[in-house]
Amino acid sequence: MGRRKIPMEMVKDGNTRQVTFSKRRNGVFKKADELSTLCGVDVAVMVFSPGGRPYSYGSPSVDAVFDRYLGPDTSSNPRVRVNVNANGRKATKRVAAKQVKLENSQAYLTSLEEELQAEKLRGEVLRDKFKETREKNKFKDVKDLGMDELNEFKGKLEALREMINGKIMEMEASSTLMMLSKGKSPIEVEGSKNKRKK
Amino acid sequence: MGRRKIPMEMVKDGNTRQVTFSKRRNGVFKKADELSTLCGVDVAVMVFSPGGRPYSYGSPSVDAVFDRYLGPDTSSNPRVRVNVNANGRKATKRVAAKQVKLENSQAYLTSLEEELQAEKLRGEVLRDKFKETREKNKFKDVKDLGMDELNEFKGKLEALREMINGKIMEMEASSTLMMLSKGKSPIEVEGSKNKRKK
DNA sequence: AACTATTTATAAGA
DNA sequence: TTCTTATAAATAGTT
Repeated sequence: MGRRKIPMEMVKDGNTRQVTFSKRRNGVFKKADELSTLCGVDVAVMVFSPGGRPYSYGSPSVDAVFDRYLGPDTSSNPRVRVNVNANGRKATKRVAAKQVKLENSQAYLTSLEEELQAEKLRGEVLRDKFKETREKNKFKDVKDLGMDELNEFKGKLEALREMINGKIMEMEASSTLMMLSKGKSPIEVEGSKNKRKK
Repeated sequence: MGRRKIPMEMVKDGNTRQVTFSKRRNGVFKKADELSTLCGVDVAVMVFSPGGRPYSYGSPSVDAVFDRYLGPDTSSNPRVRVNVNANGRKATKRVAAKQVKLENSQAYLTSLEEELQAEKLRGEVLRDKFKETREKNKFKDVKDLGMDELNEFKGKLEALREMINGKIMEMEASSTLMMLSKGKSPIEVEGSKNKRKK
């Protein structure tokens, strides 16, 4: 959101990156604060600068939110003494040892695990398919194709395009197009109808 | 940022508040993700919905970031814990090394959500990229390519093959190959040198 | 879940 | 770093 759109990739220039970091870090903190205020909820953000320096925002505090994130204290657990070194001053305080119990939402947890399982399975399947295909097809280097073969290939490319424009699983399509769009896009045929390579 | 400016105070209507929460939570996560990507830094966000359900975003993960935030485990000595106020000024605390059983904790549950969240976010990013690329490239139908253009295209295909054989992200590669291998594989050129379509 | 009128965030530039 | 400003994004109210 500025004078111009920037690609969503790491900012190359170190100086610019630092500036971007500072601005956006504040932006994220502000957004987090607004979320907390408007909705009356707990929020915590932790971030490290490119230089490795830690910054954070927390409402009511990073610790409080993280404690809640870890879950309720099972009380029987002893409290642990900690040394506090805040703003250079030393102090000690007691905090609950983070020993958490399984929450009531067993079903929810299970459903999540199942989703993840499915996701991972999908990944494995893809990987397997990958190997398999690679071994089986051992496709010829395009470089070696003759003219007629090239023509034949052309037909297959049509099919590919058909698939791309079709309703293939979105992930696959986008992954592919993303790949095709990287750097030297193999299909950046833009305007080729008019321009001649000569 | 909307039809009108809203006061920075808790949204009264419960339903509206829930909607605002959903929208802004995604906004914060997106901003955090962009910060991470653009600046190549670690970021973690934790937030609880008005209903008390935990949500989080982490790059590389909430746990990883919080571990870094806590600092190295000085073993016999207490761990370093960093506590920072809302403006980014740092203060540190030392906390006795506490080994949390993630498997049984709320944190584990949240980590699952986080993984899914990341998965979904990734999906969105891909979808966006997809749209973007589609609009930008508007690539010509292969069917319309002339012979010389086809030759030019051939060169680009070599690059594509280069990429496939190279070290592109596995997911992308496998997704692509899977797609290519589905039914009418557009590149199943096996033995094409010898066999003639006729 | 979508759709826009507006408000915000922010990339460049000074 | 801070301020300014042209633009890109986020989102409040609406359907």
